[in-house]
Amino acid sequence: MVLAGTTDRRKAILDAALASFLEKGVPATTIEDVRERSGASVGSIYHHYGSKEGIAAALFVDGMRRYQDGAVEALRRAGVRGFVRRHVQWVTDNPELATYLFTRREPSVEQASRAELADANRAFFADVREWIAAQGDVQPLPFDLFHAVVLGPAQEWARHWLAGNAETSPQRAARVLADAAWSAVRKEATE
Amino acid sequence: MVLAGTTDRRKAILDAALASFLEKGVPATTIEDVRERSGASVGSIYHHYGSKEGIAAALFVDGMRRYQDGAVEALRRAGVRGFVRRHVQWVTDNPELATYLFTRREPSVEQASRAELADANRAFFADVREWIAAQGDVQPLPFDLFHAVVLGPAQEWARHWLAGNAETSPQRAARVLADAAWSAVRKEATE
Amino acid sequence: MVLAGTTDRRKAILDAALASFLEKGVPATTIEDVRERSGASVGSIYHHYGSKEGIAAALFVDGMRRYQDGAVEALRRAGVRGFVRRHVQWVTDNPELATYLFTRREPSVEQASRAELADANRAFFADVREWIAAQGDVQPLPFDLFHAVVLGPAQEWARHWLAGNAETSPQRAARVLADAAWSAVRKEATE
Amino acid sequence: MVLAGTTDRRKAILDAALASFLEKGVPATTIEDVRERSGASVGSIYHHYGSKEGIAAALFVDGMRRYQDGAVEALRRAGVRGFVRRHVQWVTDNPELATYLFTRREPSVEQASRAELADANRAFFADVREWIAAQGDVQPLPFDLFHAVVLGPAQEWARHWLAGNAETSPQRAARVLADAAWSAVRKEATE
DNA sequence: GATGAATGAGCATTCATTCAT
DNA sequence: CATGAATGAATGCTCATTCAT
Repeated sequence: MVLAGTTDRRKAILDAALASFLEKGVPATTIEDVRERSGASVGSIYHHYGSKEGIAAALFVDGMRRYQDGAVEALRRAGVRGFVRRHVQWVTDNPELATYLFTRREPSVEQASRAELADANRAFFADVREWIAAQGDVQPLPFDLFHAVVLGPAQEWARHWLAGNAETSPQRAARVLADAAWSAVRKEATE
Repeated sequence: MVLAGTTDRRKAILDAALASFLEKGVPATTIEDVRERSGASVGSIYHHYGSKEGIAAALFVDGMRRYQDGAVEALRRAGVRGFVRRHVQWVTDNPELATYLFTRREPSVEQASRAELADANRAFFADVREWIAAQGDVQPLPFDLFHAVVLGPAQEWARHWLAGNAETSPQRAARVLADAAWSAVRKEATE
Repeated sequence: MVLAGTTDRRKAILDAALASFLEKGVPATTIEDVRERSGASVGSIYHHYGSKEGIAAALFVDGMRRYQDGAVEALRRAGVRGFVRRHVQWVTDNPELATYLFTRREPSVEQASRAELADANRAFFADVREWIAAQGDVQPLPFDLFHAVVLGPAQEWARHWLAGNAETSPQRAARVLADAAWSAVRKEATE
Repeated sequence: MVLAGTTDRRKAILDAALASFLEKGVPATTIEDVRERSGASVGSIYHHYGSKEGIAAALFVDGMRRYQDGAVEALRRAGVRGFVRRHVQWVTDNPELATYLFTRREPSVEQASRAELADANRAFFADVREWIAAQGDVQPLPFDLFHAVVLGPAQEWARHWLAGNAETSPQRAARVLADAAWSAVRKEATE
């Protein structure tokens, strides 16, 4: 299985990079750090990813795809509350990737990934907007506000949790955060 | 006023550093960048702040103090809704500092500021907890959840707004976000 | 003709290398440059020429042989003037190779080619010296001076022409340069 | 004498660079080579010259200025023959600089120096053209041919001499080369 | 307090070359 | 003969920091 060999090498590089990015940040991570952790040679790292930015971007793109995969589905299947619960679930299931994506996001990395994520993001936003419009019991909020009131609480709590500062269990948090989101967007909930 | 001269120089350095930190990030900002923008010499910068980290920390400490100043007061005076409105207000009034404090927070900078902010943070948290306990109509949520449901939406929206991606005016946003926060923590709103 | 395939491949590599050597210089040319231009794989290039130096030397040796081929003949047939005219002709007929041989000569390349060119050079020098000695109307100058006064003007002009800085046509230049060479070496021409 | 200190440091760097450029060529010379020979730190080298190219260009500009200084004067004072004799003299007096300027000229270095030498070159060319036009006994050759027949022999011989391949003494060479130049440009010498 | 030349460790990246297929 | 992934030594350059003036 030749592909597997390649994939393993590439994966090892991404794993090593993620660990180091979280430990010291992207700019402070050196190629030498990645080499040491991954076991790949410097040349091989460059062969596969072209640059340090290239690794950071590949990680970001891959992570965002994995996050978005299933998010819209959760929204369709279980509404706003399901969307929030799935967010909490994903974050607690993938703490490292979530930290990289949501709490250490570097403008330069985002910039480098923009082109490659453009299509996926467009589709994601469109799906969410479409879902909102199709509901009868959800306020027709603009996307920025919808996103803020629905995922803001979960994001903020996730930051605490990922930093080790949460007092609450993910289970209870998911319930409270889902409630908060739902009460913020359901039609009757606003005075 | 001799002090004023000094203060101006110090302020010029902080301003220059903030601009560059936002433009390229703290690690990518060089002392040379700060020197160029501030007009101060390299030696002078070191005389006043000791290191690049020192500048970043001074900026963070100063910013957090200015943010916390008035926050508890708003909570006491106008409750959860006032707290949220004040947050939106402060962010839109101080977009650069807010970006630095809330959307580009670097672990290393936070770390370097921790000691100096410890007292202020302790006091801030205690004030908030105490306020919650004193209310009759507010759910006794743990601090992490209270913070998440109250400020999460505002924080998330602020990120959009600071990045230039908000569709909504701060005025309307403040109203909706305050509503969301309030409906999430008031006693009757949760099942 | 199986050989032809091989020859074409080898020629493609030399052509690609020459183009790049002229564009960026030998040291700045990478094997990757040659690979891209020639269409040959890295491995194939190494198979045929062993190293970058190997390509540069092969090109130099081949070029010098092609230059010397016919030079002595021109001298014998048409004397000093014919020798100079033939030089100008060859340079304007083979501008790229001439640039590589005469205006971008790298000591390291010359060094690497020395052994292989030793015989040819020895023969060339001997032929010229012998020709001089056999003439009655040519000053018996030492080789260095003979070479300098005969080919110096043509070489210098060729440099201008190859660099695109000549104002004069090759035809007129050939005439004037041949005159200059002849008046410098003929017996009566010196006071 | 503060200036002297700076000048010495700068001069040491140029001297070290020239030695290494001649020994291994500009591209093969490393900053480490220059550091080792000059005694300056890497940072200091960059402080003064900005880049390796910067050193090479400074050397080229400085050298050309020193060469051109006095050349036109020699032409005016002692005509074509004096011009040639002065060339030979300068080359044998400054063998290293002459090698760098005349036999190892790198296109990239020339390019980098072009702007700074533009004025000096313009003036030099204009002076020579003007001198030619003012003479009664000199053929009105275009600049490229004049340059080629006058300096070509001397240049070519200088290459031999600088490479250690000359059989002739500079004194005798100067005489023969000056004769060659003069017989090539004086009015009666051409048919 | 202010200045800016000097330092040198450290880093991203390149590239000639090898070799298993 | 051809291929191209892998290697890792080598290099140009940056930049935080120091310190003599």
